[in-house]
Amino acid sequence: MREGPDIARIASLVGDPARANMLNALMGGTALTASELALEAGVSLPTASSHLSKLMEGGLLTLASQGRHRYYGLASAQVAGMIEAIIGVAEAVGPKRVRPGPRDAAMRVARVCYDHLAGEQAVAMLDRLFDRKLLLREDNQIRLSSSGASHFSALGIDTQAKARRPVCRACLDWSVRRSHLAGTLGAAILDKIIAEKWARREKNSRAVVFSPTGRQAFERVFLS
Amino acid sequence: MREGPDIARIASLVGDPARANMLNALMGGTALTASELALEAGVSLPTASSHLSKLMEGGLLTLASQGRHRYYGLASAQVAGMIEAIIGVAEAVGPKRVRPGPRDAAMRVARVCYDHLAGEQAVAMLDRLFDRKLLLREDNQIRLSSSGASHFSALGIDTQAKARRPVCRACLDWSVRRSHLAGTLGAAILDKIIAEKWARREKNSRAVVFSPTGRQAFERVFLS
DNA sequence: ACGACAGTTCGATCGCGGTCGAAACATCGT
DNA sequence: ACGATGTTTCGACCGCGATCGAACTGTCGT
Repeated sequence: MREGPDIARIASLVGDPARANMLNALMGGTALTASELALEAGVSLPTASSHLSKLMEGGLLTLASQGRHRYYGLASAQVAGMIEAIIGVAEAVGPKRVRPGPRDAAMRVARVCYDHLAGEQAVAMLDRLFDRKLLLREDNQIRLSSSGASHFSALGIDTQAKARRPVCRACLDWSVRRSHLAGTLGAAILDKIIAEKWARREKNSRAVVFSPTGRQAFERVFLS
Repeated sequence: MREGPDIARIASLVGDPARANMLNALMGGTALTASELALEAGVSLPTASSHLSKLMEGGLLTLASQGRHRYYGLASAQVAGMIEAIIGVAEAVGPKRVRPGPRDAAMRVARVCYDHLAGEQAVAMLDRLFDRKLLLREDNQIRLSSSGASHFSALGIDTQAKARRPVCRACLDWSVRRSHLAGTLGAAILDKIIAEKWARREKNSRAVVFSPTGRQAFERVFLS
């Protein structure tokens, strides 16, 4: 009975249905208020508040106070990655996959993962960015090439941002089981997709649905 | 309150201290009996048995009955990956990192991850295998090159095995945050390291410690 | 066939943690 | 300054599930 890092503590935080629903909702990447999360989890406000403080204490969440609103968000991409890993196991193990409903199908095509795009579209995009040498593999890292830097600035995407987060990161896709693009660049691309109205976020879901013309535009810019 | 895959169910299975200890012990890759796991978790036999059936029902474990012994093991590398992801978060979040004890240091250098080698040594090895073009990156997959195939057969490692598992897989290292080699090849290499007595498994730990001569041999064969 | 060992099932106990209503607290609009 | 809205704290309730001892089932030795 060795004592490693307190894995049971972390897992039990995710192990409560109410908290799991909250975390799942936050996987959308947008920070939410306590009331929104209470609704999402299907519990009363006091209950939600209690759960949220536990998640905070556990280090899974960050808090941004804005006036009388308190926005909760996932603490890190690492936490998001852990949750995707758990989702992956639940998917694989669950006997629920009788028929993948339309919503699940949409999720497989394109969805939000924390703050960037995931799903088949995202995986295809990363492949093409490598093919076009806009991104380069190094070790298991991803680096922006000089041509990539100019290419993205031409699209109005700033790649100079000097946040702590890396510009490019690989993130494993639970549906496709291959990597897609995370990091500030991945986040910026998702921002552009939404800003240009090429796609919209499905209500109450992580799914991202492209409009017909939006898909064409996206494919022209990122999949050509 | 959407209903995705039952993530809370999976997480709560890992969320109990006794079960977490069991799973942690099984991360060593060797299947263990119910009594061994009871000892490992610090609970009585009936309690352990109850936990084990829950883990079985949850699909996290496999069972191999051999006479009056029943060997429990992790169900899949995916489950192992999920647990490593949780460990990663617990490590990052835990305020316990006062001083990394010697055991933790050993774990960082080399340890067992399910059935293959992880840690700094394993990450270095994968880098060198790429440099020597014995393995090739494709997409985010890893492929064995023809020279690699002959190289490994010369070492007495069969790379033709046609199991369902891929020969090569990348597995993310929680200590180094880079990938190491999993898959049947990764497992075979670990087998060889142990069989040649280059290193031994630390008692009651996932740590792998190389002997002086063993380390030289390992470096000559895999890190040269 | 018998006893020893490995493991599971049963039954009862008990405490931790999730739950909500009411009240307290904080911050905004006006 | 006041009421309205968003959020946390308090207190009490309640149930699920973790736990273990005892009994039961199954398998191996001899």
